[in-house]
Amino acid sequence: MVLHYSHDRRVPLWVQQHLSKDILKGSSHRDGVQFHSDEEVEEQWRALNSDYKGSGWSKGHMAPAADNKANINAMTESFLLSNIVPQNYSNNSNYWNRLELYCRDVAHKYTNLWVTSGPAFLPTEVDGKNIMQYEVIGSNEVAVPTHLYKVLVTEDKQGAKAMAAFLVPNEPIVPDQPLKHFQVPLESLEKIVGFTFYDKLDRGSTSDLCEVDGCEIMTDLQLRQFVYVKRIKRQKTKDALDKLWGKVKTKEFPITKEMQAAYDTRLLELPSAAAAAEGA
DNA sequence: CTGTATAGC
DNA sequence: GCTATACAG
Repeated sequence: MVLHYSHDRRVPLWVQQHLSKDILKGSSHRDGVQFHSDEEVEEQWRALNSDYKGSGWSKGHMAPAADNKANINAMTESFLLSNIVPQNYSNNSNYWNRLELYCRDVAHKYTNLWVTSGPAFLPTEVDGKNIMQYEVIGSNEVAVPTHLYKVLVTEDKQGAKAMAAFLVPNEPIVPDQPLKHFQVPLESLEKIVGFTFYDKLDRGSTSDLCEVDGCEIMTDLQLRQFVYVKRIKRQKTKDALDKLWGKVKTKEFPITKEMQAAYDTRLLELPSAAAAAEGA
């Protein structure tokens, strides 16, 4: 992860990562890792946890935690507030989450993937005038971006490149809005953010990732099912597992193979209450 | 996966 | 402040 910090807004300007199948392997988990201020940033420009607390905005990773499971140092680094922007809670946990999952999917399909993520600030129209306005939170006045962007560059095993840029409003997104809806020309994004991406990339010979790949992110339903798999795997007691499984069955969606497998596996891993009592 | 809040030392 | 736990999209 490499980032450029925006000292005036107390958020990154851009955060760049290189992803591959190998990099995404690993078992370091975000549990126990906390968001923390970046002490490499001079104190006067540093964002603190207290700035976000009670602000109504969530802490949104630019380089996602789940891209940094290779080792605990990378995981911990991703929780630096210099990698974080104030993000709408629903946007963060749903649509943006699915975009990040899509990136990992792309990383598995290609030899290399480079992702650049960051906040964007767009003017709003007020009384016929375009006004640049954005909320700032906490005593350090951390800027709340109006939008978030991601630029993806892929490389296949022949060395062929493809690219796509996405600009997503920092607000709840209609669940099944296609990702292509948020695709923008790279030059348009550059005009907004004020710098260029991937100077050395030959854009003439780079294809549109969404034409090559389709840019199909998982559906809202698939995300919910995916989340339940994670939740099942995290249960600490058989009672809790059964309670959760009971809830899952009342949901209005089909139980996937992955959900069933996660439940079966976890059931065997966890000692029953009776066995625990016997052991004691 | 993405996050939040609270209790207790 | 830190850690563990519970909760929700």
